[in-house]
Amino acid sequence: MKIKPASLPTRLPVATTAGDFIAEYTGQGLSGLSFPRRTGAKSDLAETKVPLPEIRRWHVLTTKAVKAALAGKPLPPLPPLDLARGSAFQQSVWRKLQQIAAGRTQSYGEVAAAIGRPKATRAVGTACGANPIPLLVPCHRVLAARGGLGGFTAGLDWKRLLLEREGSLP
DNA sequence: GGACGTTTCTATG
DNA sequence: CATAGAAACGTCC
Repeated sequence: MKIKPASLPTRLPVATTAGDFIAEYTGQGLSGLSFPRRTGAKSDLAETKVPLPEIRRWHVLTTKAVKAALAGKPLPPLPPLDLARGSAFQQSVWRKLQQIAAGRTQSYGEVAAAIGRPKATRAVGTACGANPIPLLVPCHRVLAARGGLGGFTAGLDWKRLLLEREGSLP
């Protein structure tokens, strides 16, 4: 009987000084990344299956990228991202977010204009919230127009911390 | 229909 | 200038 591990995503911990992130992989690439429950928390991943070689290769890249992001540095090359579960609108937003360099920020309205939907600012906020790969798809670099932070699904403390490390916090 | 990780425009003082 | 109300967008409950 052949092993068929590809149907469900593979989950692997990413150990950092800030705690353990959880990376999630499909056959197409990195499909999700979740923050530690609290700053410094370790993962509760009991099952440590041996992942496919390809995924292990991706995970090395993910780990490096997460550490760079936490340090506020530009991201190294990423593994392929599997964003297929997002709508066309969401994917266009997420793609745009990746073009915001470390140390730069944009408002929800600017992102909306950049994807050709100037009036969809609020929908951009919703799309950011639905981002499956925060941190590496830098939704934390999207702020409210008038100096406000906006929101952050994983907690505003994270958003503040990341922006501070990138030198973007006024 | 209502609510959201918003923005922008229109009144009114 | 400050404040208030309303409209607009995409997604989920």
